Amino acid sequence: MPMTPSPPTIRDVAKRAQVGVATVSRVLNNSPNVTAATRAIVLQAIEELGFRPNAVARQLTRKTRLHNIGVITQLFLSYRSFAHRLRGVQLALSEYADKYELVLYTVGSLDHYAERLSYIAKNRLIEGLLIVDLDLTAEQHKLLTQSGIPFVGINHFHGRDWTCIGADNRSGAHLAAQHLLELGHSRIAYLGDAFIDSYHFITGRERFESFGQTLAEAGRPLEERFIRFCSHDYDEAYQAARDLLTQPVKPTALFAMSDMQALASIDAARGLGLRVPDDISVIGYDDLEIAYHAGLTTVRQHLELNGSVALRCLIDRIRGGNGAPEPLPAPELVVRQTTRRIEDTPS
Amino acid sequence: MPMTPSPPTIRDVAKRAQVGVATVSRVLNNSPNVTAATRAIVLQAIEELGFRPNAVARQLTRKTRLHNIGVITQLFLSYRSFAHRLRGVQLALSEYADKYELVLYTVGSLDHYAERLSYIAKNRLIEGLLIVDLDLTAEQHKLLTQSGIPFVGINHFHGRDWTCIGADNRSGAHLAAQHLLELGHSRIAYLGDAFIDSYHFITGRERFESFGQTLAEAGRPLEERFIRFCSHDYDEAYQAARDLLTQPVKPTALFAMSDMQALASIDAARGLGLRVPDDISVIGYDDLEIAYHAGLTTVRQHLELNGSVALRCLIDRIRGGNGAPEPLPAPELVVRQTTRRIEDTPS
DNA sequence: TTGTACGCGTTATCAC
DNA sequence: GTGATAACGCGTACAA
Repeated sequence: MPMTPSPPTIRDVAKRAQVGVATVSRVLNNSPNVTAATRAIVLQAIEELGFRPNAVARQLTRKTRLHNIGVITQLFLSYRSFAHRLRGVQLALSEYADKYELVLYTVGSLDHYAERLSYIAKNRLIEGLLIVDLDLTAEQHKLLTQSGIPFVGINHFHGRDWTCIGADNRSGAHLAAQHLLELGHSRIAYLGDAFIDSYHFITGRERFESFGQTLAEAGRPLEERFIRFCSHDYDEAYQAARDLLTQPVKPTALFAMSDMQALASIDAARGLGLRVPDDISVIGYDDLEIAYHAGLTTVRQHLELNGSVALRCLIDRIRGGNGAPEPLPAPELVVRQTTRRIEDTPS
Repeated sequence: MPMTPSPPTIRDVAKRAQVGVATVSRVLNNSPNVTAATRAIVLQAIEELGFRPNAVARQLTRKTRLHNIGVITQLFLSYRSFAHRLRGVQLALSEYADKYELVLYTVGSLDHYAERLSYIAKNRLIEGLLIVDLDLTAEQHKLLTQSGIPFVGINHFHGRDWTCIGADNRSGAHLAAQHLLELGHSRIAYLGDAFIDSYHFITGRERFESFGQTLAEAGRPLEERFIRFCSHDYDEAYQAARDLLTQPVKPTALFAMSDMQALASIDAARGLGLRVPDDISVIGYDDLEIAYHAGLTTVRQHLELNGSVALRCLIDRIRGGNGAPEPLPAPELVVRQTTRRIEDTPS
C-alpha cells in the first residue's frame, strides 16, 4: 500500500511498469506504436495504482484553453422557472461560434453558496458567471470583482451596483394587484415564499412589498390573516393555500408569487369544493409554459428571453465590452381563466 | 501589433512591464506585497496586451483536479423532459460530498454531436458523461470507451451494448395502445417526432413501432392516414394535429409520443370545436408536471428518478465500480381526464 | 519500439 | 518589494 498522499502520476506508473513515461503516455493515448506486451504491462500498472490521468496537465500541453461559463443557482427553489431561463441561455449560447461550455453550480444553502462563490473566485475555471435568483453580499461582490470574472445576475434586484437582468418584480406584482383591484376584489390573499432572514432571496420580498403597497394605496391593505409564506414545493403550497381557504372569512382572490404556487392553490381550492374563478380568483407569476396550458391568469416575465439577454450581455463583457444590456420587456399581465370580477360572483 | 499567434502569457506581460513574472503573478493574485506604482504598470501592460490568465496552468500548480461530470443533450428536442431529468441528476449529485460540477453540452445537430463527442474523448475534461436521449454509433462508442471516460445513457434503447437507463419505451407505448383499445377505440391516430434517417433518435421509433404493433395484434392496425410526424415544437405539433383532425374521417383517439405534443393536439382539437375526451381521446407520454395540471392521461416514465439513478450509476463507475444500476420502475399508465370509452361518446 | 529531455503557463520558494 | 527558478503532470520531438 503506497503512502502517497497525492494521486499517482504518469511517472509512478512508468516506474512501476519499468518503462519510460513516454510509453505510458502512448498507452494512454492509444498510440499504435506500442507492443501489445508492454501495453499490457503498463495497463496493469495503471490498474494497480488506480492511476487516473490529470486532465489539467493534459490541457496545458495541448494548449487548449477552457471556455466555460458558470451558472449558479439554487437547488430547491423554483427550478421550473430556472428551466425556462436555462433554455434561453442555451439558445443564445448556440449562436456563438466559440465553444463555450455551461457549468452548473447548484447550491443547497447559503453556506454552500458562499463556498462555491469563493471556489469560483479562487480557481477561476470559468470565464463568466451567471447568477440566477441569488443576491451578493458586499463581500461576495468584492470577491468576484477582484477575481476578474465578469458576472451578470439573472433577476431583477433593485438598487444593486452590479448588473442584474430581469423583469421588475415590483411592477409585475403591481400589475397583479391592479388586476385584482380592478376586478373589484377586496378580500385579497397573498401566497409567497419565505424570505425572512434569507438575505439572498429578494424576489419574494420585492413582489410581496409591491403587492401590499399597491393594495394599501387603493385603500384595501393586505390583511395579516390573508398572508402565507411557504416554499415552492407543491405540497407545501397546497397546504398553505388550504390553510388560507379554510378560515371563517375566505378571501375572494389570491395572488401567488409563482405559477406553481398558484396552481397548487387552485388545486387546494377545488379540493375544498371552491370553484375557480367563480368562488375565488387566482393569479400567478412567471407565465411558465404550464400556465398557458392550465389557463392560469398570471404575470409574464419573459423568462427565456431573460436568459438569452443575460448570456449575451455576459459574453459581451467577457470579450471586453461593457455596454448596457438589451432592454428586457416589462412584465405584462396575461389574463386567462382563473380570475373574474367579484360582482359576477354568485353569492 | 504583435504577431503572436498564441495568446499572451504572464511572461509577455512581465517583459512589457519590465518586471519579473513573479511580480505579475502577485498583481494577478492581489498580493499585498506590491507597490502601488509597479502594480499600476503591470495592470497597464495587462490591459495593453489583453492578457487573460490561463486557468489551466493555474490549476496545475495548485494541484486542484477537475471534478466535472458532462451531460450531453439535444438543444431542440424535448427540453421539458430534460428539465425533469436534470433535476433528478442535480438532486442525486447533491448527496455526494465530492464537489462535482455539471458541464452541459448542448448539441444542435448530429454533426455537432459527433464533434462534441470527439472533443470530449480527446480532452477528457470530464470524469464521466451522461448521454441524454442520444444514441451512439459503433464508432462513437469505441471512441468513448477508448477515452476511458465512463458513460451512461439516460433513456432506454433496446439491444445496446452500453448502459442505458430509462423506462422501456416499448412497454410504455404498449400501455398507451392497450388503454385506447380497452376503451373501445379503433380509429386511432399517432403523433410523434420524425425519426426518419435520424440514427440517433431512437425514442420515437421505439414508441411508434411498439404502439403500431400492439394495435396490429389487436386486429386494428394503425392506418397511414392517421399518422403524423413533427418536431416537439408546440406550433408544429399543433398544425400536425390539426391536419390529422380535419380529415373527412376523423380518429376517435390520439396517442402523442410526448406530453407536449399531446397538449398541442388537445388545443388543436378544441380549436376545431372538438371536445376532449368526448369527441376524441388524447393520451400523451412522459407525465411531466404539466400533465398533472392539465389533467392529461399519459404514460409515466419517472423522469426525475431516471436522472438520479443514472447519475448514481455513473458515479459508481467513476469510482471503479461496475455493478448493475438500480432498477427503474416500469412505465405506468396514468389515467386522467383526456381519455374515455368510445361507447360513451355521443355520436 | 522505447526512453530522455524539454516545454506548456502559472505559482511558490527562495535569495537579493 | 522584487526577481530568478524550480516545481506541477503530461505530451512529444528527438535520439537511441
